[in-house]
Amino acid sequence: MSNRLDPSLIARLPPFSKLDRDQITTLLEQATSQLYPAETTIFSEGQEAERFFLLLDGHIRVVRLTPGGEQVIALHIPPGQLFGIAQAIGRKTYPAMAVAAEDCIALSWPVNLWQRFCDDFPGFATETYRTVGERMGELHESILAMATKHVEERVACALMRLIQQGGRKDGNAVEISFPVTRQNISDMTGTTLHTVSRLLSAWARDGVVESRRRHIRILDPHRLVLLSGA
DNA sequence: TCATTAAGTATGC
DNA sequence: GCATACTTAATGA
Repeated sequence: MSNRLDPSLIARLPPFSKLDRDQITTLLEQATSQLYPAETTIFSEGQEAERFFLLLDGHIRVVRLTPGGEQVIALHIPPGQLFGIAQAIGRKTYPAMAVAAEDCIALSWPVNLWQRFCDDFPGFATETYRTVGERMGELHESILAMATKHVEERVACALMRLIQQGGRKDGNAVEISFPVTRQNISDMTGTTLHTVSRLLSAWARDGVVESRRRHIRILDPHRLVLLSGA
């Protein structure tokens, strides 16, 4: 695959921002670029971690399955971030499933390059550990919310997490820049799509949100914060 | 305060 | 026109 990728694609991204032109070129030469259509599973939980990924465009859902076969959405990965980085947490298998929430473009490298990236590229290791730390914080937040908050507050929190990582500002309003269904939100919050639907309808009547199919816009972010019980 | 059931409308390939 | 997304009401834990 002699794919010619533009260095400017990744030069500004945190894991690579401290690298010079040559280093970035080397890095891109070893990468595979691929399109993952919406709803594609990129890798599954427990699968041998053969590659690690950098998301260039789109959003990824990180999903875990319960023993009962129900899915729980742990978090979302925004463009510009690494994912599938089992090595960073000392694992040889992926800890969760990664699904393309919309059409996604990602670079990937074989795992045997991971250590070399850490050794050779200044800032790569520290930046990846920073994002790992951030994701842990996010997980802790939702665990706490699950344990202590009522459904309405949890759904409001979930919306806030969505706009935090996939929000596109539009004046006072913020809209979630990738497709989200009520089922998705219920999978984030441990409730049913019916409850999510009722809440969104009620909030729409109050002018807090506005939603089309697979598309949500928050008209009044401040009131959402209040609803989240924060 | 919620899940569940059930029965409906809307939307988009 | 069929599957998928979404809405709403009723019932009961």
